Amino acid sequence: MPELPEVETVKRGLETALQNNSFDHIKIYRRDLRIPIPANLEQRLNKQAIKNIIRRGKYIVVFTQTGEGFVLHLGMSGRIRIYQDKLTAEAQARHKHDHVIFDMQNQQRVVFNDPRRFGMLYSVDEQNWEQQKPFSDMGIEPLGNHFNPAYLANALSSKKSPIKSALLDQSVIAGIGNIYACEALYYAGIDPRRSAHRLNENETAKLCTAIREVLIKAIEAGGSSLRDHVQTDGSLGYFQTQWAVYGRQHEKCPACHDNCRIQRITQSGRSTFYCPTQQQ
DNA sequence: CAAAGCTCCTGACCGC
DNA sequence: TGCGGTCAGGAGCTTT
Repeated sequence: MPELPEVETVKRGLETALQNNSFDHIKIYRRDLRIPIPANLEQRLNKQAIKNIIRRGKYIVVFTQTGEGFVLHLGMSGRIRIYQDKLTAEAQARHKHDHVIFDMQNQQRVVFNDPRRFGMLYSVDEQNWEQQKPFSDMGIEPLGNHFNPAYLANALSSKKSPIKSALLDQSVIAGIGNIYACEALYYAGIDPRRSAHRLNENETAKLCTAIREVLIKAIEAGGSSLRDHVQTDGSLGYFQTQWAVYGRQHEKCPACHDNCRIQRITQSGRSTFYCPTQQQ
């Protein structure tokens, strides 16, 4: 489940692989992802030199020197594998659900694999890209300089939905998904069922800090699974072993006493895990 | 306008 | 062992 930390990990891997590099040949095996891959994507990118790679929320955006670009979203099950030499047997092996292969001028190979096909790959122009959807509707970057308690309080002031659901809203904060919403609320000590606009100043400040800290820790753990090439088995790095509440129904939370158990409830059709004792 | 519900998809898992 | 049922969730669309 790629959320901001996983996408950031993939982005860093791509950056290492693609910097000072050009597309040599792009092969698309399957175009019917969540949005069809545009018919001329290969044509637009072919032989183009990479300029830069950006992460915005859960999206990765790649621009070439001529201002062509594409957006990559990993959806639920998207993975990127990178090989240093496309000629090795390992790199040549086709995996089930490999939809796109980018061969680079320096012999590297980048593979996009997505079993559930919830992912997206489509063209974007560099000019005004942030003013186009979905970026135009997107909230602030939680690890950016402008994310602070005042921003968060303002963004939540019009949200009467449960705070857990509000955190999943990409127009409030970009990049948080189900796992890190649960984790952040746990560390902030806030009950996920609370109405978002009812949080007080102190709680908003704690939540702001908790969001930053949990995302930073997860990126560090995700980064630890990187090797010389994006070991992007795409997984969550090692951070899943550090989840405090997510996926831990009936267990004790890290701060719990004997009679205390992590609960699982459903909010907006998604599982929420929380500790009734620690989160009020 | 906000919020809730539905849908897409396949693999993992469970019980029999 | 195989088979059917259930669950997982990001985001865009539809409905309320």
